Amino acid sequence: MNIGQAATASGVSAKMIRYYESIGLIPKTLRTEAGYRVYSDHDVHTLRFIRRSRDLGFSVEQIADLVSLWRDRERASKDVKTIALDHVSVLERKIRELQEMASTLRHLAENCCGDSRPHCPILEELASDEPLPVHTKTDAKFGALGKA
Amino acid sequence: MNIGQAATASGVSAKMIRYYESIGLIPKTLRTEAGYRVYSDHDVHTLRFIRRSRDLGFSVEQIADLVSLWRDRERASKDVKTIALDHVSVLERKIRELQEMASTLRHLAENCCGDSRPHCPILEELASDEPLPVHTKTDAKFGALGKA
DNA sequence: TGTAATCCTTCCAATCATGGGAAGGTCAAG
DNA sequence: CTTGACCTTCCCATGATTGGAAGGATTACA
Repeated sequence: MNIGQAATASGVSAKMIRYYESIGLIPKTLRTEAGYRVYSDHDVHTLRFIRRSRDLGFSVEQIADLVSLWRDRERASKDVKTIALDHVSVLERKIRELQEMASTLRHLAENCCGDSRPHCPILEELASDEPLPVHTKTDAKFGALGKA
Repeated sequence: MNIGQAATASGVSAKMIRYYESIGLIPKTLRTEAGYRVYSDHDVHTLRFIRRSRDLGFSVEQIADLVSLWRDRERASKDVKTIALDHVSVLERKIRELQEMASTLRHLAENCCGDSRPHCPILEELASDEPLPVHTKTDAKFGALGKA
């Protein structure tokens, strides 16, 4: 199987397959005499594992760990779970940040009549010296992303 | 005011101030004879506007639009509101994507006992050929993160 | 006055995962 | 034997930001 077929079968683009090989996430494949990379069904299976991990937002570094745990039949499921739950925490933090932004912006936009007149509370708020009003329901004290 | 003081006063790093100047987001400043950039309070005000916009997740491109609307006393508030609400949509889409990932992962992790034995549903699922089970629709919903 | 510390300048590089494209070699079908 | 679809490597771009090196300017202090 050439790289294009492996790409189609796995859902990982040929570009990314070469990239993953270059950074050592997947081993170097066999080559034909002409230098074409050759892939087996097993390789495609690994690529699909990688793609599914990416779909869940894991970084390439974490995927390297997951792949090595996957290959290790002596692994402790605890190690996998730790990686997964650490990632969930990261996702949840990002979600909270984005929710805070969206919520603040929605409230600013609500107070802007959005017509042809120039008066605009959104701009006023951006130009203000006061801290941005945060409108999350629960926890509002995570400070925006700036570093004070 | 030198760039370092402007950075401290605005919350935008000196590096980023130079970058914003290089891409044209802010105009080129006056320089001392030695070539040092000189900033006024007004410049700092603009930089703070930019930082607050960044804190809300606006891209530099959008910020350029916001700054130019801010400067334009003839603007229509509609134009500002459109930018803001478009951005809210983008934020909401990202939030949903991340929620889906987190939700799926939490469910996978729940079924992993996380001990020293090798059996692990997380890896099994990543290695499976079936579509990843998404848990947003059934039980997790969008509000599941509210408490987390 | 000397000197050391702290600023400032520009330029280059790296991040992270991905795509685009050029230049050139290979393969299969007509 | 040509054409078109594939493959190869290499370089570049993204977005926002940080890091650092090399070198000049300013400031502080003895």
